[in-house]
Amino acid sequence: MKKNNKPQKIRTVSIDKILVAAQDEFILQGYKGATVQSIADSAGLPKANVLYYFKNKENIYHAVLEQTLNMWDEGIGDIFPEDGPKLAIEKFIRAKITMSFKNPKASKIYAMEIIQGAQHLQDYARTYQRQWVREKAKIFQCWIDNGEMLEIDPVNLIFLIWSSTQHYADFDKQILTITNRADYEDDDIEHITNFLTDFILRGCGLK
Amino acid sequence: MKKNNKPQKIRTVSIDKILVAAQDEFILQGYKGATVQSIADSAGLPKANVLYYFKNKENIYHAVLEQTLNMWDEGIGDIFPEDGPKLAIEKFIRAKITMSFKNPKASKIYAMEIIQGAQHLQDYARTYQRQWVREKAKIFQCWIDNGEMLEIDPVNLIFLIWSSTQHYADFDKQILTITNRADYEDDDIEHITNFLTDFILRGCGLK
DNA sequence: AAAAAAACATACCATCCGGTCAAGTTTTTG
DNA sequence: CAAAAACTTGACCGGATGGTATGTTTTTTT
Repeated sequence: MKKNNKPQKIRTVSIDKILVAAQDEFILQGYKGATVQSIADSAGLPKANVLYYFKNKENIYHAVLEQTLNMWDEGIGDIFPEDGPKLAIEKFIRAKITMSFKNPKASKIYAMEIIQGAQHLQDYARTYQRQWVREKAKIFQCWIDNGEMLEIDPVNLIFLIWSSTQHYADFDKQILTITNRADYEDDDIEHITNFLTDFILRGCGLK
Repeated sequence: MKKNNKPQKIRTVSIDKILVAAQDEFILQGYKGATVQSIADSAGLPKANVLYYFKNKENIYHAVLEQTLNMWDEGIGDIFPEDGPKLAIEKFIRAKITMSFKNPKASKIYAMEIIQGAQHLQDYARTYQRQWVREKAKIFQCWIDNGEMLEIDPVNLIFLIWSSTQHYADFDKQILTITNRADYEDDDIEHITNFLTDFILRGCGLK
């Protein structure tokens, strides 16, 4: 009946099921708390089968982290000098928020890693992120020197944008409880996006 | 030799040692990952002795959480109508930053709890925090209605202040790595405080 | 100083969990 | 269609871990 399976299809499908299940388990229970058995159950596979695709638990976790970092890279957006400060910051905020709401789980895994000491991500931060921040800070500095925006510390500005946007993904439980909602609606997201862009642009003296 | 021990002193000292050790372990390893043995080692006591003071691991965790919440309450600062928006927001930001740098561990425990689903803190958020936010939002709204500050969503403003200040405690590893430092210095803290207060006041149209 | 209470410590147990194995079944390849 | 490769699965093992039981030492009380 199912003849036309593409080669490797079982493999990719199973691996995907495992990674989805693993992400949930790792967020809810932490690395140690997530058991291979619970991941297997959640993926609908026997434990031994999970360990057939990933040699051990740590490999599963690494795969989840890798997925997470790809998401981060994709969603980090970019800052182009030719956009000028206003448009660039607006784009940057929008990219970050979009990612936060589209993949809150990746954001959470990432956050937990950093909070717990960034043992698996230290290299990533040391090389890739550090360079990215320096590069973008330089662009901000140019705009400041040209009088296109107020004199604001670019590095802390980046941190503020990161934190204020990610917050809605990482702390969703708290925010939804306080605002008495079951889930974010499209309207909410629109409202939050407008709030943050307006507020931050004004903070930069661009409004 | 040590005769003048106050009554109960051993108890309080031991419990304190255990809680300090437990906080570290829970942050670094998560709830499941932290073992009673490792907490005991870190506290310099035999395992059975730890379980003499706390019946089981969950009790240790609850005690750590309680400590954390007290910290949160203390550091949450307050917002007084008579201060007017500018001074009130300034005080609020300063209180949060002070807490973040004075007790980053509490901030981290708290953050991990929320990210993992806030199972132990849901009640706290549902009653205490929700009310606090509503109350303070009302004060902001008064100022807005009186034309003392721009029309800004007060609830999201509170979230932004929370996130941008806590970020320096929770994500310290990432920030220190990116900024190429070993630790926060007093100067850094001063600089960050000034950056955030200036930026946020400007965002509120108060500068 | 004797009795009572608190603190300390060793040994142990039941359970759980990561990981292996070996024996199967299904799919792909030639 | 046969051989090989890929996949599936239940059973099992050793080590770690939460927690207890029990006895000893120290401190406090009377």
